[in-house]
Amino acid sequence: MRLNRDFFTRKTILVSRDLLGKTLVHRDGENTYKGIIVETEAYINKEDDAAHFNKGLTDRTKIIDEVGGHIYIYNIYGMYQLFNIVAEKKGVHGAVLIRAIEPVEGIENMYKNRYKKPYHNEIKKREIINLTNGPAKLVMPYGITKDEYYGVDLATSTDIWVEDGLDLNKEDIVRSKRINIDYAEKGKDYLLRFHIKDNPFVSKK
DNA sequence: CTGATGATGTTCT
DNA sequence: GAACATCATCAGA
Repeated sequence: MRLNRDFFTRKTILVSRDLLGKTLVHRDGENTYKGIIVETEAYINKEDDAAHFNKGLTDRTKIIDEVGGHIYIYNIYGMYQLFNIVAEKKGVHGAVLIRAIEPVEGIENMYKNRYKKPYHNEIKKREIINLTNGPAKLVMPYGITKDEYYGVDLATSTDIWVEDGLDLNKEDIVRSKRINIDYAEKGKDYLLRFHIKDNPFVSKK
């Protein structure tokens, strides 16, 4: 079942945790892409100096003011785009970074989108893992771009949404520090990263 | 397998 | 002009 507005308007940390095991679906014409979300990070509020919006919103981050469910995509390191989901009620700022996905459907097209070459019979296991095991990687096979999807609403869009996937037990969920935010003096030790235990598509141990 | 390094350009100061 | 929620590639073990 598709996740509705009520799912996304809860507290950012809960949205982040509960997105684990859910399925991100993208329909692009006749192609459908599905994958299980296996790793997320929460970016929360003024106290969290790792969050882009902790000193107020800018043109880049303005969508975070919207009601939970909207997509926040931004450019990083010149060449990559990262996919986030806005959480909380309108006017309350919080977002969840999707850090890794396990492909489920549309893998052949994902492969083409990511590597710019046709899917063939002797795919290395490493190439499949490498499709979606990082925050900048997963947007490429899904065919998601900032220009097309910044600000799109996952609760109402007809070509991108999140639906149920795996039912996880509490012990399947690992909570840890976020990745590559050492610049954040206060936030760097917050336990705001969640991932599925032992899943091969998680970006880092 | 591991760790180091360079690529690359938008955003913010 | 610096910083940056990263990745591909390469050298070494």
